[in-house]
Amino acid sequence: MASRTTNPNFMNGVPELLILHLLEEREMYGYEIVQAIRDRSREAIAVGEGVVYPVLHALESDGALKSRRKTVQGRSRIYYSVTRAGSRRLADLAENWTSLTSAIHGLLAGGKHALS
Amino acid sequence: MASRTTNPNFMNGVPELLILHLLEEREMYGYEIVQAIRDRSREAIAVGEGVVYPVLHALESDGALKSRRKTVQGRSRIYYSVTRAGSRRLADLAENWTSLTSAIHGLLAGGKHALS
DNA sequence: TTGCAATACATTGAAGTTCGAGGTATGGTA
DNA sequence: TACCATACCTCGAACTTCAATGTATTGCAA
Repeated sequence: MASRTTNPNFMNGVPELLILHLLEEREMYGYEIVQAIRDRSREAIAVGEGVVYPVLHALESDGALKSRRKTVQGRSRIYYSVTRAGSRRLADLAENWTSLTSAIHGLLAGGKHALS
Repeated sequence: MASRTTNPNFMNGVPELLILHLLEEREMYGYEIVQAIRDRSREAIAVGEGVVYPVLHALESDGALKSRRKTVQGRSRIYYSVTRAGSRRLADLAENWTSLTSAIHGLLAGGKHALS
């Protein structure tokens, strides 16, 4: 039922949320995003390239991101930035994330009854 | 890339965590769990029977739960309770959940740099 | 100059989850 | 007699993440 070695579940939709968040801060390219997530989370979260690139492509074809190619020191990079639609999407995701996690937190904490 | 109508992603592993948590509090049966989650989260989280029963079965065959059949008012119910192994599993899951969500929260909040 | 690590992109198949719909059966109530 | 709530269960579809693998270039060290 479970056997992941790295992030033991709980990761559904998280990469999309984090990527959108990072890109709203500033333009970045795929490889950079992979490391930014590792670094800023102090290794707590590790999202591989096999996750990042597909998300990037999907987000772009959805119109949430736009890209431009740029060559830096002989390295060809594809920089992504958030579109207006992407911003809205991020806002939605962030809100969902917040309300879901707080609901779960409530369930885990308030052992007995719940209610307001 | 996303299209779920109910819980918009972010649900990976959560049902298992919640079920284990509820059952540690007290013995419950499947149908009851479905409603307990709905009720205690004030509709914020809705986990269908199609999710709960398979998780229950998997958890039991993993030795994390044990069950006993009981008939109440002509209704046949299967009550589940947490084994020692299930308790450990819950502790692990809860810890992972906490550290992951706090890492994500940190990423989302601390816009610029991170570090201690 | 040869070799290796890092940079940078990308794809594939495997595995695991959730989700909704559908199915069976009984009890109580209108 | 209907119908809804209770109570169990399974199936296929859809979506994700993950690790492995592949290409190509740069830069550094042996």
